[in-house]
Amino acid sequence: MKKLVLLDGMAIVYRAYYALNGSGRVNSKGMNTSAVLGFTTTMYDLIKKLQPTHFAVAFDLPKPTFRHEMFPEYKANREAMPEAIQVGLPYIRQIITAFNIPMLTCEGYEADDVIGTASYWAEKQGFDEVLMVTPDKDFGQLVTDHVHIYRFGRMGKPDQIMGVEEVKEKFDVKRCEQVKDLLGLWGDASDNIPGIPGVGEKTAKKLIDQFDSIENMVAHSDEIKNDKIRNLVEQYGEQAIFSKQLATIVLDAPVELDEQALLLQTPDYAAVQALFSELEFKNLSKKLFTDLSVSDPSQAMLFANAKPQAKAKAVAKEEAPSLFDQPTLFDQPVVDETRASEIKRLEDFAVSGDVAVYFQGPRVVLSFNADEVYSALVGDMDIAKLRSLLQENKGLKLCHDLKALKYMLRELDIEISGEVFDIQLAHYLVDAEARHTFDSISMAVLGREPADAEEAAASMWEIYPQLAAQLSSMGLTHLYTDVELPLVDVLISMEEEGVRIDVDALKEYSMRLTVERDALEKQICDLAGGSFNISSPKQLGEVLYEKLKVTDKPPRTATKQYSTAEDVLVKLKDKHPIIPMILEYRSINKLIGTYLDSFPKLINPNTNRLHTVYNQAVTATGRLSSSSPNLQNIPIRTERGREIRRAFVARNEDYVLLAADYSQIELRIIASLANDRHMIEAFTNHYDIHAATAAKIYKMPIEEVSKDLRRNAKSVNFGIVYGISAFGLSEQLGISRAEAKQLIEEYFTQYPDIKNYIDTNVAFAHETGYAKTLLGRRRYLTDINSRNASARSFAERNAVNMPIQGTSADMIKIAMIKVYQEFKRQGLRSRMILQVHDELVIDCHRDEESQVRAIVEESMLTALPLSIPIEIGIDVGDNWLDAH
DNA sequence: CAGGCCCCCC
DNA sequence: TTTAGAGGGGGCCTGA
Repeated sequence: MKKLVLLDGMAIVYRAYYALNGSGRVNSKGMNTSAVLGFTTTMYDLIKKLQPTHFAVAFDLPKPTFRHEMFPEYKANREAMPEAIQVGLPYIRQIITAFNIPMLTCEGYEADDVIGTASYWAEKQGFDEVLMVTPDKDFGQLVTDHVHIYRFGRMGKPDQIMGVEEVKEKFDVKRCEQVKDLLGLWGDASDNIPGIPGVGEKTAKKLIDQFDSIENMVAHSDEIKNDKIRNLVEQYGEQAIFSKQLATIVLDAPVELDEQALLLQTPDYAAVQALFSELEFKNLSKKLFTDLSVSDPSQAMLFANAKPQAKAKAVAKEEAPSLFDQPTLFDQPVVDETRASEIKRLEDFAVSGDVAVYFQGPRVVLSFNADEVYSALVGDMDIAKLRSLLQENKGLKLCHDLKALKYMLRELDIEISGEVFDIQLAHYLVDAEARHTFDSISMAVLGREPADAEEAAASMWEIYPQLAAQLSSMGLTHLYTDVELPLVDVLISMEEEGVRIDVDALKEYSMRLTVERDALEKQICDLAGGSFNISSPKQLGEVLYEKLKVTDKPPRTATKQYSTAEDVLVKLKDKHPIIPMILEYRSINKLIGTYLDSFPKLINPNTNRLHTVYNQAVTATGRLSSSSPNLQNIPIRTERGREIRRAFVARNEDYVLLAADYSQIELRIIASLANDRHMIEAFTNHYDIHAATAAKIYKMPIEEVSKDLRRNAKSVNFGIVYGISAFGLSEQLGISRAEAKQLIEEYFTQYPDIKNYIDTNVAFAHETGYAKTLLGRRRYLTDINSRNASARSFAERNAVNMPIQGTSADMIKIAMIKVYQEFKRQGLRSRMILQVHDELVIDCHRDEESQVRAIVEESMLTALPLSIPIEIGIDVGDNWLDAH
């Protein structure tokens, strides 16, 4: 049995890249690895699934092909290659080589021709089956009894092997080719290969009955009766014939083909492993390893031709979990002999000096320097000794995720003291967008991952000096020492306090809304003519655009699915009565699912309160985030949603909720950073800033600004903060792009300092590769100099937005620390419980209201010095809704 | 369990 | 030819 699989290399790379790129995979060296990972996974899965005896990948050579010479535009299209693919190609070649898989290339020809030629050759060589793996259905013309197409399943459908029958059924190959022949529609339209414009498919199908081929038709064009079509054929006929030549797959390219060379061999596992390790393909590494270490040796045969010794090794290695013949990083024993002997009893260590702490579940690892490690389960430890080491000992403590560590130590009644260095927080400042698990940080800083907790604790001694040096050289020590580190205790306090929820009110409201929702659901399904899951975008899309055909141009999402997003549906609101109902259903269902029904379940039975988790190392800009539950996205915009805030109540009748929020903080920050005299003037005079902006843009007295004009100005102000675009603004305001453009231009004329500030920020990012806040917090923008225009624009918008959003985040963090410390100093019973980016909520004792007001006001106003007056609004109420 | 989509907040 | 196109988050659902 001889079975050959032929991979269309570039097509698979592209397909894999686009499938994965949404995940934006970037390794610790900043390389976008989606193309390499996608390709490798695909190739690997194919080998596993198809179990071929022979295998080859076809690639184009960088040299020009005959098609390039015929048609320069073709070449240009081939050259417009995403950066991740360009960067990835050398790696892809190395991986293919490491797998011992031959690459087929042919000077002057493309991969398609190579595959065509190879498949034609293979059939003659008596191969039982040849599978051409390609997304391109043009290969239909090559399918024979033994040559088949392997197509990846789309939209959740399984992969498919297409033989003659399937190809005929799907593509009507002969017919299809003839129609295309006449249309001259070769290749993708994106390739800009011209055909005969104006000849539709129907016309072409009629013509095909009259002529057999395009050459025949062009030669006998005078036989075409319709004047218009005859003229078109005469005008564009040659061009279409030319296009056909461009797209015809060559079956006799001078490719060197040797049956022996195509035989699939055992990969060079060490080389594969080294590459995976370099690229940080951890899951793929594990997968390969799992596939080869199963207990059944017959299943360990990844490759049909794998040599017997590989099989034997796979079995022999069952205990030592590695499939690789040569020892690698991952093959190191968990704790080697020398290390084990160095692990002493905790009693053997002094209670003073520096110590690195690493928690892993119930296990605590202490490292006194890179060589001296102590490790034990918490239950087995001398807690008094641990306490003296971490609490009484004032030496330096290294850790990863201080907040989590403090929570764990609290269980043991230990309070960590002395200087503390949190590797996670430090790394967050050094590279906000990276992942901050210990393993990722270790990989980023040291280029390796710890094999176990012991090694992790020991390696902190190597990571610490590097991160500390980076903080210092990047000017981030102040942010680290005076902002992020002290914030840890503040967050712990807020999380621990939690917030009281009026569960009965939530349940009652939930019941009311559920009745409304169920009624809507019934109406919607009646209108749709059958029940379906309205919450499933997929099912909803089918109902709206296929069954009800509410529009003849169904909107699509980025992944070509039907879009049922809110803004899309709002535009289609009048097309069908079902649409407003769906919008209503969605909003009610969201309230029920995300808030009303989930909060009661999350209330801690011990405290009877709801405790969120604040994450300090997630956002790219420096903001906090909140989860389980997210208390930073409680509804406020709509009447119905806002009601939920009524259920957030003060601790008891002696307390009230006090909410303090910054007014227009981001605009104030941009005005201050830009030092824009007009905006400073508006803020100083306490004008309504959006009305003042409208007055500027539309050149009228501020008293005459209408609601609509104010709304427009408000949108522009927001747009400035986000990194404005004419399209975004036109969508937001429902005006034309030209009008939006005009508006923006006028804005920049009126606020030249803002324009200048934006330009300066973008230029700074281009030059340095990052954006920074007033306090120096950075965000690296890898795409800022990208050749890809949309990636670059994205980075440029970030260069504008991050300093504003990030400065605001720095500001409120400092305010939080001040509030917390002052509450503590004055021994108040009031507690800060929530932060929502520009708002702080305090569970405030009624007797302390005036002190609390003073502290909060002072803290928020003096957090950061701006060249603009800052304003805050403070309100109190029995619940969060009334506190606004 | 990841990814797609959606929607809530600032 | 037909997408997305203002920043930052999190949660729910689906389907592999």
